[in-house]
Amino acid sequence: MAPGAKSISKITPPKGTRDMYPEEALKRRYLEQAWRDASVRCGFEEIHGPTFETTDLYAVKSGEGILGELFQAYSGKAPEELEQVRATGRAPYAVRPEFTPTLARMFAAKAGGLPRPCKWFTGGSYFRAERPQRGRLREFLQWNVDFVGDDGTSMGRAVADVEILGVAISLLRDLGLTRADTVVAYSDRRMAEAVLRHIGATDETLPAWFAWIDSIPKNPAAAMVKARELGLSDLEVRFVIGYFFNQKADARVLAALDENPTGTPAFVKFQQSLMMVPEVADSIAQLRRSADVIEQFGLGGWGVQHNAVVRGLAYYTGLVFEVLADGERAVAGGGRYDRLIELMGGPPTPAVGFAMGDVVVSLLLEDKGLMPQGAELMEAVSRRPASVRPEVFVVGADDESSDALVRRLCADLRRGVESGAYKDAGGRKPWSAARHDAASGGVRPMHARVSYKSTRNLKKLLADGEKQFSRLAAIVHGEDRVQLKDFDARRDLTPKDIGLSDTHAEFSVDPSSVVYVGRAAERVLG
RNA sequence: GUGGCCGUAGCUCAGUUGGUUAGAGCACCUGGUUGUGGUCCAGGGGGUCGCGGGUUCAAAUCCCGUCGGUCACCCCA
Repeated sequence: MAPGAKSISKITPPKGTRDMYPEEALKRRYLEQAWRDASVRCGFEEIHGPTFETTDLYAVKSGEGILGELFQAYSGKAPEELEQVRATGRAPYAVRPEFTPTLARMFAAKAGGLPRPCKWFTGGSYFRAERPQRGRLREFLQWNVDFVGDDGTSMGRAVADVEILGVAISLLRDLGLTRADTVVAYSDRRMAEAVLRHIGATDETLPAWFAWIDSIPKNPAAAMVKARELGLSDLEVRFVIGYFFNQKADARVLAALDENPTGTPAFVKFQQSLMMVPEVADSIAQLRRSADVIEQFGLGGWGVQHNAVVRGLAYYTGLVFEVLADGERAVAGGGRYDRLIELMGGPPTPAVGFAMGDVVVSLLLEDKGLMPQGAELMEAVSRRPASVRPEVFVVGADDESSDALVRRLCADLRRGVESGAYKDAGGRKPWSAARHDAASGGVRPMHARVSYKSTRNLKKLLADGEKQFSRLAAIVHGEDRVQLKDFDARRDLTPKDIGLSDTHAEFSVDPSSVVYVGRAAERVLG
């Protein structure tokens, strides 16, 4: 050892980092594979950006808040860099604290040549120079999923929103989490904004009010004090709390008030007056539409509207949601950010997305006994990954009445069918190979896509599927009238061809049917 | 940046009115036994009690400082 050199055994890892020995590395792979599989099956494509960016990229959007928690860097190759650090306190580069600015930059750079929508996901390490605590470290993994460039119609937005919610829910389900473990709480920023404006919030005070609402559940008593500082009157506090925290789960928040405001005549009147506000009525209609689409995707019961979810960030413009679990920080969070890409210098592009860190979800899995160990862990990470090539492209044959059916089938294909054997066993070992075992009625989850084109022209829809290199197409005419087409072989398949049934002429969208499209596709694709 | 709790063997931890060579379980090593594999028996290695200073005849134990960890606040991308 060189004189004066420090023994490496004395050098501790930097605060908030983790060493991953083989067991931890495998657990990391388990989670990363779950992320990738869920995204891929839902038709998202993997991208990657650099792990450090110019500091300016983060300064544009984030402002003061984030800059204080950036790990900054300079190359050491140019003396003026050091000069800059000394003069401005800001290095030319920063290690990424989040992905969204990179996403916006990447999208803007090639916006003209990119298809719409772009459904992208990415996973990797992120860094924030904050004080570590439960569920929060300085280096962590994060999964980002974004739906960029929906068509901007009410229905297009709702579908994009629900696809994003749907990936998050797929992942929870894949990991074996249930509605008893987590809830996907969603709301609409525009509704919240309209309500607060109705009470008297302005452009200047709005962000502070959102931050205030965001802080209430953590410490209701302190929030009451803070309300005074914000200059809110007693009545305003009651209205806000009554409106945003009217769900059962918020008993603790309501308890911080001397009486529950929701039943009072003043509050009822306030609620009625809200319905007269066009923005409120609009956003409620949009939420209702989303709820319908959630049902079409078969996700009913997972999503719960929860007005108090507003998220602290300034840039959200519509749907906002969080995956919540008892006793933990938010497992994931996200929302719609229709102005952000434009703000970062790109073309005006609506977008919605979310992020999930590995720290909280890992704690949750460990607590619930849902993290495999030993041989099971090894087997779990050795399983076949989701097919990157789209397996089934689902299109509607006729008018829009089939749209709901198309979405339902697509969602069902992505979900797969759990086997009888798995369910009989109690279903708490989601990594088990028997989960979708065909021998006892299971169907494996598949990579299924739909077209986002507005055309009803079947020829164009099928061309879209072929352009995306889908292996099969499912053409939905009705519940029990589905055609299956093999793009590679350029021919139609029948239940008889693939040995599913001699008596049926067409396939079915019903997962319990012997001629279920998923069963057929699995037969063809293996 | 602020505050609470913690820091004794590789791991999980005992060990306070301060008092002789600092302990247990697990793990590890050696030998034996069981007609070679998660059995049993015997033995063994291993600790600057986070680090530095102070009080004391005497400090793992009390005081101050410091470093590290953890939890909460702040903040949430």
